[in-house]
Amino acid sequence: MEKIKIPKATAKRLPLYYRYLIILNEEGKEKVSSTELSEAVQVDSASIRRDFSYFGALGKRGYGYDVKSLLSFFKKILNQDTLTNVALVGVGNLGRALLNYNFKRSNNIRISCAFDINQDITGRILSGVPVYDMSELKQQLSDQQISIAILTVPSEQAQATANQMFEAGIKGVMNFTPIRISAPSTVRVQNVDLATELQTLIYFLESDEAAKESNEE
Amino acid sequence: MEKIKIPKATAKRLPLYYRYLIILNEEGKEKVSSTELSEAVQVDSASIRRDFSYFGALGKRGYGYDVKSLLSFFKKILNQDTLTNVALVGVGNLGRALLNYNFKRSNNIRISCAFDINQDITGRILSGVPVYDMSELKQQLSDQQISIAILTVPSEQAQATANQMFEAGIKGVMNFTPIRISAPSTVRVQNVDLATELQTLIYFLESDEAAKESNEE
DNA sequence: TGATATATGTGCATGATTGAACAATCATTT
DNA sequence: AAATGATTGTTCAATCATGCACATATATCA
Repeated sequence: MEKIKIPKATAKRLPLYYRYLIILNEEGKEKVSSTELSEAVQVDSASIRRDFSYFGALGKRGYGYDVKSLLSFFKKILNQDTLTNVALVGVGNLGRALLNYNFKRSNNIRISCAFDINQDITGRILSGVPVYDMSELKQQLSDQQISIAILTVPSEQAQATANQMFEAGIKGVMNFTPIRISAPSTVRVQNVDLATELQTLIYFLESDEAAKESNEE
Repeated sequence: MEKIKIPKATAKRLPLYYRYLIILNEEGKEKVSSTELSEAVQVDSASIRRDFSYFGALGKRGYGYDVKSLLSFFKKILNQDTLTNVALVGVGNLGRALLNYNFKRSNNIRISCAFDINQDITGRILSGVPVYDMSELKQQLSDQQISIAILTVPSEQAQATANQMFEAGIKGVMNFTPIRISAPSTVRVQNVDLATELQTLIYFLESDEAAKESNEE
């Protein structure tokens, strides 16, 4: 349906725009300018206009963008009109936290099943989500037509578990383990590496500090 | 001390390299080539070599890189020789999970104090970390000389809480709320937006799918 | 010792991303 | 109806990041 080629950087910002549009709409705002949006999402206003323009002329010159129509447009683009079910693989500390995380409110995403090998929790329902044994992965994913999974197992089991997931037909993985898992080319992996991000932050702070000191000299 | 200008993209990869070097070292490997590393961290080997070269000639032609010396070099660069204490602000589901997350093992980072407004948990010790009331923020951060914090409060309180943190002298924030908080220019904010990342993954999958279908026509 | 294989460090060309600037266009006011 | 003001959509130049390709240097083996 969509034949438009969207730059990667733009695609990453779309959900961000979408969320702010929801907020604006709830506040009852009818129009919004790229400058206003720019302040809220902290993206240059020209970039916002260009991002939008990939989808056509969505705004009106001298006026701005109509919140409601922009919202409903992005709702379609981002497949927010239908609920997306995802699976959670690995119900440890982080997994449990994600079970309680409300992806649904502004994103229409729902964790509809979870998997683990711990007999103490399999067969139970945690935070409203049934937890199955890993042996049921293939069957459940197929039954529920789920192709996206969140991976939150210990690093040592990351690759082996991922392989099972690919076997079971998973096409997209949000990988919370620090391991860069290798995957078939048909599968997309998004890495969320908490320790690395924190360490990068620290590194930048140190170099900020160093730069400041050398300026003072 | 460091006068080297490192590209942002490189800086983001450093912790990744560092972690794999630790693993290699534990496995007892003595040397490693950029090609080998490339497979593990999934970064082009030429990029790895260039990343390393910003710090000088760390390798030997025809041989590769000495794991131990590379490791100790990066340990210094990344300030891994001293423990970095950080604070956690907001002890909800995600906050609790992070309290249990082991940043220390491969990153020498430790959450040494947490803050919340919930009287049921303030004054207690959770997962080995003392939880203080928000009113003690300034005092504790100053006493413990902490300048980095993880923000995991509900979105509605994100900006107000962040302001308190800046007031208390925080210089780096890892922001888990979906709100783009505004901060003084002296403060660095790293956003980790879980819902957005998941949604971006879904978006890419959809467009992959669309591309495949149009190829089949 | 000489030949061969290996792997670094880097020049270069290409592609992606960004922000400034501005003409084009629309809304609003007089 | 004309003038004014606002804001888009887009061109352009500059910056950043990537991966190829290869000269250069080192190790290894005959």
